[in-house]
Amino acid sequence: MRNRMARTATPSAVEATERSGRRTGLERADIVSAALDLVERDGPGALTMRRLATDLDVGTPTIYWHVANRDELIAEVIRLQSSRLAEQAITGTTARDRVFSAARNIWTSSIEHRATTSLAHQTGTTSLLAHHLEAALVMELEAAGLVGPDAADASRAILITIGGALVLALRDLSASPADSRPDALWANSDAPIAPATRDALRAEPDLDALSATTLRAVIDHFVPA
Amino acid sequence: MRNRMARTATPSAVEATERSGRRTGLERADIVSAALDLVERDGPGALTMRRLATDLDVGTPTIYWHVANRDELIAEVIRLQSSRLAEQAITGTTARDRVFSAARNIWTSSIEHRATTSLAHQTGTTSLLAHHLEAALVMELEAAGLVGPDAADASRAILITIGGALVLALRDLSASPADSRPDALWANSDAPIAPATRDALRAEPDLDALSATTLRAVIDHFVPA
DNA sequence: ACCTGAACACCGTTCAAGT
DNA sequence: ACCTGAACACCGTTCAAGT
Repeated sequence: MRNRMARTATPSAVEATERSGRRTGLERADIVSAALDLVERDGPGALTMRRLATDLDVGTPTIYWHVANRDELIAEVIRLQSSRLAEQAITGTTARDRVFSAARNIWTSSIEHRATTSLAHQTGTTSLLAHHLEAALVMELEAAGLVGPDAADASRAILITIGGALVLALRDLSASPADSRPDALWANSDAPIAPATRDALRAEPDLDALSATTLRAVIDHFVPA
Repeated sequence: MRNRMARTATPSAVEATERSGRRTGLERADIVSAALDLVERDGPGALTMRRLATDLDVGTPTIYWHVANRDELIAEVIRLQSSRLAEQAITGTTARDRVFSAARNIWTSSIEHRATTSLAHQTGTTSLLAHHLEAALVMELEAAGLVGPDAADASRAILITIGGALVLALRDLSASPADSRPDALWANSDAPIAPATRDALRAEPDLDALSATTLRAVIDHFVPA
């Protein structure tokens, strides 16, 4: 109800609503955007077909008329979020700085929309989510003089670095038992490690900074100055 | 049945079996190792409480007497696998080579046991799985002259690189719709990218090689020669 | 102390039936 | 063409009841 009213009434939707109240005027795009809202609001675990149907004021099987199954829906959700991330400014004057800037855009937008990023991560669609920003990255790599396999390798190495940092940044420590968390692991480890190192390993890492310096190192290696 | 017979009969287990056939002699360790077998055999998705109970010839609720819940069970499974991975030879003479060797041990064992790695990955327990091998890595970093935050940062940067490559290596492309796969994404992209680069991006990456060279770059940056 | 059947509250998905 | 109630085959988890 709420949603049916809120949606911009296309002519066909109005006509349908007038006709009998049977047609909801629901379209594929409505489902996908409601799903994205749901994920951003309540996390990736909230995206169930039943909850989504409730949000849309519709019976659960209705969704299956517009979308083949949950996997396809998720792909559409990630695709939508990917397109929203498409345009981001790239700064810097040197080739390496501009590549770094393009890479950082992927990192920051992934962190900003962590719920959607986690969803992509869980479903193995990270490359879909990052695709537009990755294309921008590849363009900077070509501008830096890399083509073909060299450009592909560099972009993948950069993606690997970002993705790896995201794995650490997005994991939910509260989900795992207390004695399985890194803190406890290093506290109880009997490995011959210097106390200072052990303390550093127990502390929460500054992943934003660490991801940036690792990124610099990788870019310096793959991109000619 | 099969499992009850195969298990080494501890005195108490024999006693219990003789008593009535009611006691199964099931122990926590049996459950955990059966769970690991199940994952390695049929993949992470196969680890359900019901399937596990069937494998053990036991009612489903029995598992909850030995283990608090599924999350705790998974943590134990990962912990067991982690301990099996504990001892691995490190080769090389220079500090950097030995660090690289320790890092490579994490990569190769993760790939070899990809089902368990995926499970850890899905549940955010990667650091638990890698812990022993990570400790070995840290020891090599200290031998290379790094202590405290420097050692922690280096080990985390290395873990990030490995983890990121694993994300790409372990994702199941067959799960996502055809037009969401990287191949199709780059084929249909309207970004101004050189044909040679586009082709390279469409091709399946050699992640084993790429992970190794990225690892070298990161190690060279963090570990003094 | 250890184990179970039955039940609860969820899933994704299908399908005959409605308009 | 579009939508639904009811059902199927799964989940994780709980709990009273058994030995």
